[in-house]
Formats: sequence, structure tokens, C-alpha cells
Amino acid sequence: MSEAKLVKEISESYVPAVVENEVREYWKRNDTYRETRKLHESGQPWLFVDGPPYTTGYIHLGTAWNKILKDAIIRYHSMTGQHIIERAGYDMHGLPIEVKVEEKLGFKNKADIEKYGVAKFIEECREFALTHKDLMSEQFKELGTWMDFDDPYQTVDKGYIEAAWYTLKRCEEEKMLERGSRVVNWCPRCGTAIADAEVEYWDETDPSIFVKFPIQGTENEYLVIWTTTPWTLPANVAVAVGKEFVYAKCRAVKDGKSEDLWIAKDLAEQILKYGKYQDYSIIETKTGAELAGTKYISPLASAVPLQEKIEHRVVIADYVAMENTGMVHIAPGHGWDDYLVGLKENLATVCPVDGNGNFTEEAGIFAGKYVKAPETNQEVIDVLGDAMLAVRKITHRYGHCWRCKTPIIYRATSQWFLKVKDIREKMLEEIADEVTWFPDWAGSARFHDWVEEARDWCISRQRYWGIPIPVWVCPVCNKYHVVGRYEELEQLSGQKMTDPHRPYVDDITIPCECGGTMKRIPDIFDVWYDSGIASWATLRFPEKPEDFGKYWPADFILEGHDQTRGWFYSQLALSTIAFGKAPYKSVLMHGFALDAEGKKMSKSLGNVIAPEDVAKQFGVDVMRQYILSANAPWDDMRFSLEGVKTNHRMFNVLWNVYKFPLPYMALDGYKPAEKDGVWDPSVVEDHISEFCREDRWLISRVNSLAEQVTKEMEVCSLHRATRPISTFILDELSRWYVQLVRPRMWLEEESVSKMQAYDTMYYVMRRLVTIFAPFAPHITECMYQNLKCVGDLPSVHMVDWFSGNDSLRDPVLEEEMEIVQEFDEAVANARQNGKRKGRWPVGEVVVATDSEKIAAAVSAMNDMCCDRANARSVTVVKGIWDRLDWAAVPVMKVIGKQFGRDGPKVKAFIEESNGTELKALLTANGKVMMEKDGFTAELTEEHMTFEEKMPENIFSSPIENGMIYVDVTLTPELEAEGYSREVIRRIQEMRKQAGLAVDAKIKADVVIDDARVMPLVDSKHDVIENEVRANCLCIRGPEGKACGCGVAEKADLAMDWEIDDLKVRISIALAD
RNA sequence: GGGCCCGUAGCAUAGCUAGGUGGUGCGCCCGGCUGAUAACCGGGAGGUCAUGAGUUCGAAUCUCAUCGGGCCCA
Repeated sequence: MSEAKLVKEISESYVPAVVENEVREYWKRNDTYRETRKLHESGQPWLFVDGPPYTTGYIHLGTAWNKILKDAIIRYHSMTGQHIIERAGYDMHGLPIEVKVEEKLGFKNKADIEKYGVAKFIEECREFALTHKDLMSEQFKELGTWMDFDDPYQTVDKGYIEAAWYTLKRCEEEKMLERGSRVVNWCPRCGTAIADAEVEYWDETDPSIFVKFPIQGTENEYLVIWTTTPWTLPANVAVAVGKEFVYAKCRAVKDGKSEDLWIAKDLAEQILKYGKYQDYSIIETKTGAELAGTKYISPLASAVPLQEKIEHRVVIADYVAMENTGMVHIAPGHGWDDYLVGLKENLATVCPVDGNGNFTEEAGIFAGKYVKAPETNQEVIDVLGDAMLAVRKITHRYGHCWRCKTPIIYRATSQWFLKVKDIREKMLEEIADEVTWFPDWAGSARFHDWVEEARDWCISRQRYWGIPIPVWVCPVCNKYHVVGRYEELEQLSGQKMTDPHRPYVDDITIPCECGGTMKRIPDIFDVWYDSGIASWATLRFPEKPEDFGKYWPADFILEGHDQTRGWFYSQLALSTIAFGKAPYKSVLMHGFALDAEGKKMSKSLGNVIAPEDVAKQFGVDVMRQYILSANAPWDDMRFSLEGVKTNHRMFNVLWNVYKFPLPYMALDGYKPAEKDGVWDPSVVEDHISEFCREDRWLISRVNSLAEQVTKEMEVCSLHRATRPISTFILDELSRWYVQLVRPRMWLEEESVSKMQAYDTMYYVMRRLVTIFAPFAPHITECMYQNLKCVGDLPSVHMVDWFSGNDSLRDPVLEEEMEIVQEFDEAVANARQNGKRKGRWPVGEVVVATDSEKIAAAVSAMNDMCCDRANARSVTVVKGIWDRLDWAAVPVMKVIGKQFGRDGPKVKAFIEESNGTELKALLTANGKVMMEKDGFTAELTEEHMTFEEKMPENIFSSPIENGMIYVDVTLTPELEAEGYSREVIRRIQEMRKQAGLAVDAKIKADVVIDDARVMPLVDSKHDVIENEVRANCLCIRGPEGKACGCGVAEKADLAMDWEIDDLKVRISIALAD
């Protein structure tokens, strides 16, 4: 059979870059990623859909977090044997890229693009998307992400676009597609409708004007309206009032002239003040309902021909608020609410503004002006002239195009919609019943609330770089046809379709049954539509329908909480329309990466931390572990470099722990047990009872850990999965087990105990790299490569997930060990109080406790306790330790009352007495007689309380449910050992400084300048000689004669030491 | 203005579901250890649990309001 595997010693310290590069090379050389996927092809399918990042070219911390979470979860599911189906994905169409390219080419608007040529423009966009996609793939791979980056799904692919077409056809079949005139957010620079999601709000200062609308058939009577958008007045058709509101006709006087003004009664005074009226009186009141129907004339009628034709009137709207004048100017062509009122009241919708935001001829004298120019507003105000009641300023939140930052306008235009409102109930059911959310409130509260408010989705955009909407319309009969497949288009048109993008596809026409020629509408899809189809497009549906049937819907997706309105929603809407169900079964929603102050990271604030910088400095594994363990995935993360550094230390400890036994193992030619070249853990599993306590404990712990990690991974609590791993490595493996096991590693002979220590370390390391692999894929792979047996799987990421072996767990032992650890800490604490260093043995340690568990643990593990405490004995006492002294404390409240001016004498007596004796007397007799300065009295326990008082040389420290006491009294024997250990330690230090090999033999000369101490040390001559591997050791006083070996005269290294006040001169030399 | 989430020591966090003496890590200060060693370990100081009110014998935890931060919407 195969040659048994020897564990190799490693000499390097932990340098993440070296480890990670080597591992990446190894993966590349062996195609480990694909081999791992292949390994589980027969497993339970598990479809993951990558939320496609937009191809900006650069990833930030949030993107990195996103991919790291995905990678850890996918690796975990892969290890559990599931057949992972995934592809990385990219969102590559849309305005952001168009805007970038426009900037590059120096374009200002759509006309520039048309002039340049749409085909050339599209190719620039395509080029941008493809190169930036590649840049990002490289960055993602640097994070250790295992996804299919060679064949990612791309929204620009022909196949992907066909999926989009197919889906629209399904929408049409379900009668969910609608062509309609609606008021939409419109970016006048981009010349397109944009989605609600694409509007960014910030404060702008606008005019706030109050305008008088003359009432028809009256001489001097007006309705007073308010608006912040003077430029919408040419499109005014009505004034809305609140049904129940009370309006007053105010006879207002200014400069001797009077006017009758209708204003909400309660607001009139303020408004008239704005208008600088000197006086007014209310001559009539009406409710909104009574005012409704009042006809008025636009003050712009003479300037805007359109306005002459409109019959303006007062209507009722329930959204009118008691603000400003309580009368709202209605322009259904320029506002969503206005539009709805218009529909209800059957008002005309006029929109004298073109796609570039300029007034059309309909707007009369304003024709050609850009509506959002400040001077345009001013011109409207000027033309209004006397109709202006007041002009003020207002600062309010105003919407902007999130790509080019141009202020948006609202325009009534013809667009294509999906009637999402009609399927809200179905979507809500799917969210609640068919999808598991992590955390639960992501679905039950947040997403639920969003979907409940869903409006119809405007999916059309008047742009170039996107998926062309596959709708062909006949200009003659206005019939339209939705194309679902390329084949269908080629059949209907008789033309070949090469590239489904604009402008190529626009050349294809379809003959209409009416004899006309159908042309494609010029619109492209909203990019949210692109990504909404990802779950089936990534499976190459409809081109290859098999996988869709087998794997869809997705088992899992994961994105940031901004995707509630974005990808979670666009997918759900399209899937519910096209396939009647949610496209995902479980969703993890993660937070945002904020800076250390909790502020959003942004370039303008200069607080951006680049993931590649962190990775370069501390390593990818360290960054991953930090990011995963810093907080719950769904909370926002405050990124702190300190936290990363802490994790770096943890990795260093892991590396040290891993490295520690290797030289010994290598020296002894240790071979892990194997069967047919494959590691065989049964050597531990079947013989666990024969192992030492600490071995059994560590094995138990790693199995408990595995169980815990598994449990947390199942509920996506990555933070709760990763934190215990760090704790295990630091506290249990490094700070505890390695300390305990160290002497066994130094045993020179072939000992069973040493071999079991090797087996334990090997077992634990194998298990640990398995459960740590999803989170820290590089270091675990590196360790695994050295640890694995020849027949083992070639990568740790191929190994079966280890969820713990319950039969190896020993909760009682774990509990006992926890007590010993607590004991250990308390002893260290007490020693520190007593200024007795750990190197110096103490005679006695006492544990006072009433806890049976503690007593049992200390007694069962007594040798370990002695060892750890460096104590001759460790004993347990129930209740109070009888060697404790007591201090009596007078209770002055009682004494003062009873003894009056003699009280101080009683107090003095109690304080001067030996508390321990007093206590004994009280216990025996219930009373004690006192005498002080001639005053005598009988005292009982009500006159005093007792406090513990440490006898000399006793130091204490509390543990839970008990107290430990350390007696640091020195005896000559203890002192001899203490000093000899001090000497040993110095000689070891010198060996190291001299660069001697661990097993090199030396000769040593020790000169001790203290006649009392010298013989004490010399009494341990043999121990010292043995410990420092000396074959000649001379211990003497300054007057003493050096032995004949010559080290005193010709040392390799000689040093003067001060051990506390003791002067020692030590010389060492390599033995002959 | 509305929905959801978050607010605990200088910093990062656990505890909150199910009320009962607020833990941990980093940093800081002090000490220790020394063949895992350009490491490591122990101890100490440091808290109005954002604020205010309520429920309760008892609130970091439950309720309400307010303030601050994040995401989303208007």
C-alpha cells in the first residue's frame, strides 16, 4: 500500500501573504474549485444565486463583506455534501455606464449620442462593462471567493437577454403588461423615465409662491394657491381643496385697494401678512365641498395658448393639508398625486414639456425654455405680474437623478408597466409562507411593508445601453406584439437577429396583419428588470430548460438591506408574475459597512477603507474572520482596524499551536493512523478511554465546538459560528492544552503518553481545520496539506463537514476542567497578591467551597491542580477554612446605645482583641467578659461582627462559589527549588542566546554570591544538570574553586544575573 | 413625515426571544512567563446599559415617548 505519511516540521512563522499565495497557487494548479464541485455532483442540489454587483470596476468593503458571507456559506454547504449550483453574476447594463461613457466622450445629452452614432456608443458601453467585470472578478478571487468566475452570468449575454424577453412574454400572457400614460420621475438630462428607486433626495432652495387665480364671472375675487414649482403653472387645470376645510373670503386691503381672496380660514392671517396687506375682514366662509366646482381663469391664459382651452375648476382631494393656503394647484401632467386627482375628476392631462425638460410650443411665450432653470421660474413669476400675492423662498428635499444628479421633473408620458399592484397579496403570501428569512424581521416586517405599498412598475426607459424591450408596435393599427424568443422574432420578421442590443435589433421589423409594418418600441428595460430574472437566467433558461426544472427556485440568496426595494423585490415581482411563486427559498439580509464612527463610507467623506489594503496588511483569512465575527450579519458593521489586528493575533496563535508539536512529531517520525492511506480517526474514537484527561477534554471540546458551529451555520449566525472558534483556539487550545501537554512532548523515550498527545493534537487539528475551513479557507488548506495522509482528499474543502461526534463528548469532564481553569486563574491572582512568582513552589493551596462539583473536580484533578498551582498540595475544605483568622469589628450602633460614654472603651477592647479567640469564646460560651481601663462588661455577638483576616503568608482570591487560599510560606526545600528554577531558566535563556541546538549538551559554571543560598541551589544539582542538558555542572560560591572542565575559563557565553537581590554569574560552553 | 433595524466602558461587542448581582476582546496601567518566543499569560482601573416615563417586589431586557445613527420610502 501507500507509504505512510510523516508529518513535516515547518520553520516559517505565520506570514499570511506567503500562506495565501501558496494556497492559491495550489488551487490553481489542481483546479481544486472545479474538482470540489465535481465531487458532490450526485449530492442534494443546492442552488445559489449571486446578486449581481454592478460593473463599476471596483469593490468596496460592503461588496467584500457580501462575497465573503456568500463564500463562507457556500463552502459550508458544499462540505455538507450538497451539490452546489452557482455562478457569479454581473449587472452590466444601465445608466451608470452610459453616464460614464458620456463623460468620457464629453457628451451633454441624448442628441450628442445620436450624433455620435448609437452603435458606436453601445460598443463603448459594452467595452466598459466587460473590462470592469474582469477587474472585479480578480478582486473577488483575491478574497478567496469560490464562485464560477470563468463563466459568470452576465446581463449583456445573448442568452440572458433572451430570458428577459421570455419573461416579458410571460407577463403579457398573464395580462400583467400595460402600456399607459403615467406621470413618472423624469431626468431631463438623461431624457428618460427613471424608477422611484433611482431618485436621490437632498435639500434645494426653490421659490415658494402664492398666486391669485381669478374666479370666473367675478370682478375682483380670487382663489389663492401655493406652489414651489412656478414652471408647472402652464400645465395647471384645477385647484384642489379639502372637503371639510373651512375657507374664508377675505376682503383684504393694500395701499387703499381692496380684493376678495379665498384662503383657508385658519391660514388667512399669515398669508395676507406675506402679501403685505394692511387690513382684512372675513366677509364669507365656505367649506371645501361648497367651493368645489367653482370655475376660475388661469392668470397665464394670455401667455400660454394651451391654458385658454382649459376649463379650470375647484375639485376635492383628500390629501390636501391645512398648510400654506389650503388650496393646491393641480397639474396632472406634472405630479403623481395630481395625476390621480385628474383621473378621478376627469381632468385634462397636459404636459407642455419635452423629454429634455424644455417647454414645447404649447407653452406659448415660454416655448424652448428649460423648466428647471431658475430664470424660467422667474419669468413665470414676472409674467404672472399682478397675480402674484407673494414670493418667498423655501428649502426642501427635492429629487435628483441618482446617476447624473440633475433635478428630476415629473412628466406624464407613455410608458410600459407591470401591474404589480394586482399581485401584491400573492407576493405577501410567498414572503410569509414560502421563504425563510434571516433575520426573521427582514421578511416579516421590512420586506412585507415594502411590498404592501408596491406600485405598478414602470419598466421602460428611453435610453440605449440596456435590454431592448421586445415589443413591436404597428404605427398603423397601434397593435403590439411581445416577442419571447429569438427564433420567434426571426420567423415573424424573416430577418436574422445577430445582436439583441440596440441599435441592431431596431432594424428588424415585423409585418402586421393590417398591412402595416411593426417596429420595435425604442425603449429599453429598467436595469432592475435585468437582475430580476437572474434566478432562471443563471440556469440558462429558457435556452436549456432542464436545469430550471431540476434546481429552481433558488435555495439561498444573500444581499444587503438596501436590496429590499431592489433585488429581493424585482426578483419576487417577476417570478410571481411569470411562474406564480417566489424565486428563492431562503434569504439572508446583511447590513452595511460603516466606518468606525458609524458613518457611511463614502469617497467624499474620505473614510473609505479598501478591502485590498486590509488584506494586504493582515491577510485575507484574517479579514474574513474579522468581518464574519465582528457582528451579526444583519447589523451594520463598524469596521475597525483594531479588530482586524486582534484577529491577526489569533491566527498567529493558531499557527504557533499548529507548529508547536511538529518538531517533536518529526523527530519521532510520528505517523497518523491511517487505513489504505486515509486518515483513520478510530485510533482516537475507539481508544478514547485510554487517553489522558486533558486529551479527552480537548477532544471533547473540539467535538462540542463542531456541534455548536454547525448549529449556528444552519441559522446563518455566522458571528456565532466564528467567535467560538477563536475562543477555542486562544483559550482552550493555546492557553490551556498546549501548556498542559508541553512536558509530555519533551519526553525522550517512546512513551504511550507522548504518542497519545500526538494523536490528540493530530485529531484536534484535523477536526479544527475542517470546521474552520469555510471561514479561513487558506490557512486551513495550508495546514491540511501538511497534515493529510497520502490517500486523503486533496483539499480541506473537499472533506466532509464535521458536525461533532457525540460519543466523544464528555460534558462532565468539560465542566470539571472549567473549574480547574478557574482555579488556575485564581491561584495566579493570589500569588500575585502574595508576590510569589509562579516559578516558586508553594506549600499548600486550599479551596474553600460548599460546591460538590468544585470539590469533586479539584479532587479528581488534584495532580493537575498541584501542577498548575506549583503547589505541594491542593486540598478542599467545606465551609470555612479553620486556619483563617478573624478580625472583630465593633457594632457601634449597639455599643453606643448600651454603654454610653464607656462605649469607646468597649470599642477599643474589641479592636485590640484577637478576633479569632473572641470568636471561639463567643461560639463556646455565647458571651465574653471584657475589662478595659477599669471598665468591665459582658459582650455578646450583637456587639461585634467578624471579618476574615488572612494569617501571615496566606493570600486569597475568589472563585465562583468559593475561595482559594495560597500559603506562600517558604521552607528551605521550597526555596531550594525556587532558586534552582531561577538558575535553570537563566541557563536556558543563555542556551538560546548562544544559539545552541535544543538537544545540544553543555557544561556550565554557576557562581552564587550568597553563602546561604548557594548550598540550597547545590542541593538541586542533579535536577539542574538534567534540565539544562549539562554533562558537567559546577555550582559554587565566589571563593569556590571552579571544576576542571574549563568552562569557567573558556565560556561560549558568560553573564551576570540578578535574581531579586541575589547576584549570580553563569558561564556556559558546548560540551566536548 | 412613515416603515424596519441599531444605540451597553476610550473602541468593538455579548446578554434582550423567556425580567432576578452587566460579561468578553482591544486599548491603557501594573505584574508574570520564557525551547510555541519578532510570541504568550495574569491582574487592575474603566459602565447615568442613549434619554425620559411606565409596567413590576425587581428592567440593559417588556411598553410608550424623545434623541442619535443606518437602510428604505414619502
